[in-house]
Amino acid sequence: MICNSYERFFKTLAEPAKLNIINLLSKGPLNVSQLSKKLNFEQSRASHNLKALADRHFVIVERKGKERYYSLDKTIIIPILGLIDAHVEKYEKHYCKCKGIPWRKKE
Amino acid sequence: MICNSYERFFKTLAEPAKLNIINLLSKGPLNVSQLSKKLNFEQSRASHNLKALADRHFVIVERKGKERYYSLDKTIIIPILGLIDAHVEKYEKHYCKCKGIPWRKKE
DNA sequence: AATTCATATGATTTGTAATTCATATGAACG
DNA sequence: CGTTCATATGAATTACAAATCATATGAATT
Repeated sequence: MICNSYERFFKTLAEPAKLNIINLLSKGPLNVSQLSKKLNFEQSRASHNLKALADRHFVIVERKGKERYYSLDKTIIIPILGLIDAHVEKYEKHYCKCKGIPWRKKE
Repeated sequence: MICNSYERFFKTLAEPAKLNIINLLSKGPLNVSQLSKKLNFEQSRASHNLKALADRHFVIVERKGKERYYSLDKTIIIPILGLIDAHVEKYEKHYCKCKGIPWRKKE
């Protein structure tokens, strides 16, 4: 009945592994091995997660020889997280005091 | 490491049941029984889901006698879904042709 | 073309979260 | 104050998605 695009969209982001990948890629593109190493992820775990993110167009793949470099499509992620930041700050700032989210521009 | 506010936020929305509730409440406030009946939800299922939505401040509760009326906090949901609509339309319009999402303003 | 390196894929296992079932709370009303 | 109606809560079950493990693909290199 309801369009399941929303479900797919949210489900893809509702997980620490993928959020950590997004966080890491916000600093620059990486190939699968680099990313696996940095996050201590099994190779296939990284692959599966990256595929899911790519399917929803949250990340972009670029082949370079045997390697595949993944980079963040910031046009969707940044605005979304911005809205959430505002919402969370409005209601949860008293018990969620984490700072230094890299992609969040402090003004 | 990463702030888990995002995870909680997305996880709460990454489910058909809750998205259907949001869709329904976008048309106006309802109490638990009304909502259960409309969505063919077990009473406790509705309760549990509504509680989760209320915990994240996606819905607002108001008591009226024995009943509790839930309404949608549109200030966060509408902009978020707007961003997703744009993203989905950009990349998925060829295979997701659902129309008439009630809260989406067509211009 | 055989080998190695980088990544993807598929099936099974595992972990987690939603639903259900049973029960508790709590307001209204006789 | 006992009963009924509306909702909430907690524990057990169930369902589903992520991680793992084994294997496949595919490009570079000799």
